[in-house]
Amino acid sequence: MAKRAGVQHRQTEESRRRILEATLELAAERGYEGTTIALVSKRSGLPSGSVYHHFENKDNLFAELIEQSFEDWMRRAGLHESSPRRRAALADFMHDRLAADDFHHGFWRLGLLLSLERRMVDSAARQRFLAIRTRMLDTLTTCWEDALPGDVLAHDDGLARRLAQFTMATSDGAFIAVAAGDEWDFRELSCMLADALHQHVARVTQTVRQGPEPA
Amino acid sequence: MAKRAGVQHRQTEESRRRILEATLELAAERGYEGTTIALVSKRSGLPSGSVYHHFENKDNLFAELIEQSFEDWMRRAGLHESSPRRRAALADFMHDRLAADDFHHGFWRLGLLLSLERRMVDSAARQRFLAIRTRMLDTLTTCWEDALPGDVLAHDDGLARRLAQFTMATSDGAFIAVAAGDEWDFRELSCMLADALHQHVARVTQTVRQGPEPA
DNA sequence: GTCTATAAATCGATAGAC
DNA sequence: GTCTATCGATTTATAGAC
Repeated sequence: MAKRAGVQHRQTEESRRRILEATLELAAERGYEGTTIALVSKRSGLPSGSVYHHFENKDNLFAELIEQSFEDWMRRAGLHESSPRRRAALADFMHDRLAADDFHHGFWRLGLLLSLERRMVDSAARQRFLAIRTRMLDTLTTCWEDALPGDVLAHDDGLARRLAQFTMATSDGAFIAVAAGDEWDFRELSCMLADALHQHVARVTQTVRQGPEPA
Repeated sequence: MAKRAGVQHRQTEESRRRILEATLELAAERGYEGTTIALVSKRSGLPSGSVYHHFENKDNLFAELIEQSFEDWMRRAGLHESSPRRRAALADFMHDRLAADDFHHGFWRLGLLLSLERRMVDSAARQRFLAIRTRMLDTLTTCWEDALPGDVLAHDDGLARRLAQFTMATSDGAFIAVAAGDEWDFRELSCMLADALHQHVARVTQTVRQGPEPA
């Protein structure tokens, strides 16, 4: 609360940072349940009492971790939600999203774990992650809306969202494949996704403009 | 071991079944860590001592659960790995896989959880699931090999496997989307995947037969 | 095979000296 | 803010009566 002394304030920030860092490492390795306060205390070098001084409880610790990690990731990836019309090629988007180490080792794995566990429905950490996920889906939808021809959009206003859902699903699925130990050629598969969706959009566009093909 | 008495044998089978059933329900709700022996005991109606009589330990209980659930699911879905050339339309495959309730509530959620948690790498349950997953990937690859024209296969012998990886990734991603609470129109999205991959294959086929298009 | 009782370890969280 | 010590609940797993 009181930030009279700059030194104390800096120490607080540093302690918080160390705790969050330790929690992120452990959570990526062991999930929510597997990350105990005792382990966080051990890895961060601070006693468990300090953890509860900086964070209300375990759930709150994870919620703040997800928020912080997301902002860090956005910053490091050079992404800003307000950045105008960032429309990288889809293959590049997928490749970046899948191949980046700091993404793999970061909070997304934890988020997927929280998403899958029904018992966590009331958890603040899970809700925080789902909110972030929704924002990313909206951003992806906007990307697709920019990419689609106007007449196609007008003909089927749900298409952009479905393409966005599809892109995210494939990305999440690829993440799981890596976690499961499958061997993936990211570049090859990113290109395949990009081409498949491109061809699909081309066919839909053709259908809209020429009317349905004669069966 | 001894199966002298049919009654005792039947009682053993029944107890095992009840324990596995209770574990599956709990695991789908609460994941691996969240499913405690005490809860299994409570829901199955048998004391915890019985659980340890029928199963060596918690990990072993989960490993047998995954094996059993997979066989049940295969049976109920009418699938047999030996069934000759089962080549349903891809859209149907995706739709069946995604929309079936007994699949959602079954062991796949647990398997994905086990896949994502690195701490479980040495777990027998996780390894059992990954083995099943590999078999499904092989089956999917065979499906694609049957579906692809011979000359395309000869030109790129990795294509069928990549298409299989892609199909499974999208399926897993869709599973996560449902778990995350996204609203999905399965029929719509299954058709989109089917068409996108169909168009992709068509383009690859054309390229193989005509040589690369003039840039 | 079923069930009670409990061991041994660990969990999240708190109190209070410093 | 840091840290020790610990509470009460819960965990996996076992011992042994029935």
